[in-house]
Amino acid sequence: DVSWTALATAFAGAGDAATAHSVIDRMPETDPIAWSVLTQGYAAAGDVASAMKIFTSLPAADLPSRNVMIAAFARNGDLPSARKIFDETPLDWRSGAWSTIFQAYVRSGQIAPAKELFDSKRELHSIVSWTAMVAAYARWGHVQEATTTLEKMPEWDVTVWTTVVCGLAVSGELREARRLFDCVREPDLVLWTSLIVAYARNGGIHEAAAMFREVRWIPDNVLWNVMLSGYSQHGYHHEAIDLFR
RNA sequence: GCUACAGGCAGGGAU
Repeated sequence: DVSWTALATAFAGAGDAATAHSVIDRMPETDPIAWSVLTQGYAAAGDVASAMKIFTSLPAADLPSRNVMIAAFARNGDLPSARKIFDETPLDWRSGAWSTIFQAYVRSGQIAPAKELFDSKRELHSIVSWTAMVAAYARWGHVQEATTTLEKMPEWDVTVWTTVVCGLAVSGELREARRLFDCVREPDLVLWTSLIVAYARNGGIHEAAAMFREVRWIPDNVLWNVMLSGYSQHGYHHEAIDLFR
């Protein structure tokens, strides 16, 4: 019944999976969606074990609950369990779970399975999955793959460039970060800030400062924070204080 | 935007 399910959803959404569970136990008829919601409730509350218990008891798990379980395991770092659910979903449903598991591989730096998944589903590629693939390469220091993949992308937006610049900043590839930044005609503040971070983290505090000066009239929290912490982490305490003069 | 459309998922900057 819809209103019972709605009630259970409300409890689950409020993080109270136990109460949601008791609501469902009192429902006059069992509703597959209600159980699915409960799975999600436990997963959202971080109780992956309880979620999995209910999930496995479902006669036929639907796509949203599969997605939730995959996401929950992924957050847990339990990629094998996530992958198992993915592999058990019928082929024609997999597109829904595809991006979830793909992102999980990307986030945890498992390049090989990410690439395998990426290559296996060309028809599912969007700017989002392209971005994630490039970001993964950049982030883990595979500069060559990052740039060739970037070149293959059918379209670009500021987010791609920002992601890849950030990834390169983490892996210490300052030169390449700069080169790619220079390819962008109209960098926005987020991208601009990312390159400042790249410099600040990789021994280029003066370049970072120069870039900051050009935009210091913009009252942006992150921008200022980046410069401030960049200075203080390298012992430039006077410069940090002078920012506010 | 994606989805099997009550419920789910979804790429960008410091902590």
